[in-house]
Amino acid sequence: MALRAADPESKSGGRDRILRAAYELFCRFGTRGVGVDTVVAKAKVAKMTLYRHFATKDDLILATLQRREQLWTREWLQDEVSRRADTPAGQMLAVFDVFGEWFAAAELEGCTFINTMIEFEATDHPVRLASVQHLANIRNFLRDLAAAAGVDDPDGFSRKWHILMKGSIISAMEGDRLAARRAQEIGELLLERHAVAAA
Amino acid sequence: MALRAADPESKSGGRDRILRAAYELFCRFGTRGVGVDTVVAKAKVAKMTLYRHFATKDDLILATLQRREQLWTREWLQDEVSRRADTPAGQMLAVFDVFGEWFAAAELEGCTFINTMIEFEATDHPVRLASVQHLANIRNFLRDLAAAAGVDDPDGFSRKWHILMKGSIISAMEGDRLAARRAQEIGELLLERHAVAAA
DNA sequence: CTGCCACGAGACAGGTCGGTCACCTTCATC
DNA sequence: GATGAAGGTGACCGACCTGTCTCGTGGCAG
Repeated sequence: MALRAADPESKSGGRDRILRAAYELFCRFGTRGVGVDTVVAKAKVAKMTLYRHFATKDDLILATLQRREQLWTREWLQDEVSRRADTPAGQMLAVFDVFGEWFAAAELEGCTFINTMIEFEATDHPVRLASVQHLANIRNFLRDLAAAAGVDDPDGFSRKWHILMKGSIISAMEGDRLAARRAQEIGELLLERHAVAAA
Repeated sequence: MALRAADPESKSGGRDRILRAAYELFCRFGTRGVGVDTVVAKAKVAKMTLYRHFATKDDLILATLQRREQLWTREWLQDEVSRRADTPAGQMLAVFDVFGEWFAAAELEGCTFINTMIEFEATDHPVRLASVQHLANIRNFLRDLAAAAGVDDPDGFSRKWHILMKGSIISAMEGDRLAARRAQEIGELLLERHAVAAA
């Protein structure tokens, strides 16, 4: 059997190029706004190569959502937050420092998980279910931070924090460049009220 | 000239039936998810009748957004809020009582203005600009309430309140039935901190 | 050299999209 | 009854969609 096929982590493999192209396009223009032809054109790949690696477009979308969690949730948000603060409460507040720099970017693509959830209105659609799960994974990260910060109800607290994050993202998409700072001020109030020791 | 054409407010006129059908379909399934054929089928109207009243589908979308502001923002949200509380601060908090009943509904269509803004990624698209404006109109309502409640910075306060509203709507779409109550608790904190007298 | 297979290029199928057109019925007015 | 406009009917257009299929080619294994 061919060596390249036996190596699923092949860097310049067709699957990876397709996934990278789809990720950029879907995050920026939405999944409904981008056709598979556009994806294969950007990936410089034959259409059949795409369908050899992904059964349907929905499968490709699910893969891009996983890539988004890897690149955005973990390697960007969580890593940046960990780098910027030591205490759990300080890391929760740092979320909005990171958001502040994100919102300052010229074109804000928004939260891919929210965007995709809204694009698929059927509540039992696999893509929508996956988007909801990826959002829940972000919330779990917040819940662990809240627990470490010593709040009474980490789950409830993380859900409130997530409301601030999602609301500020929508506001930033509307054009409010200060949305992150506003959400952070609310977060400070929340911590002040519920945490033993704020940052 | 014909009488019916001279009466733009004709109740059972074709334009109104089309607009009602488009409103229900677009709010529930999004604008990209519904074709004009589906609209004319639901309105029981000929396709040419639609294009005699609306130049393009985008024009129809703009009209449905205005209808949404009339029915949702004004006749539902603002009227319900006014009915439930007397003080400005109490009315701001009542927003989340109304949301709580809304979120309990079986199928939550979400905020049409947010959904439509996300559907049109081009920041200068007329439909996106209209969605952003309709969101700003909601915020202006909040700003007036905040000013009446005697907060220092009504504009900034209303933007924070709007973050809570939008974040709670997204959370409710994910399935959190208690999202309204969570946002309300945060709102109580905000009022406690910034308003002279809470409800 | 020969066979194999991943891949590229591109046509193709079947459907839906937004939007247009020609033709016909209905109905109020003169 | 004649006239004229509004609206219904259904065909139609070009563009785009997802997904399939064929054919050609290049590189690697035996």
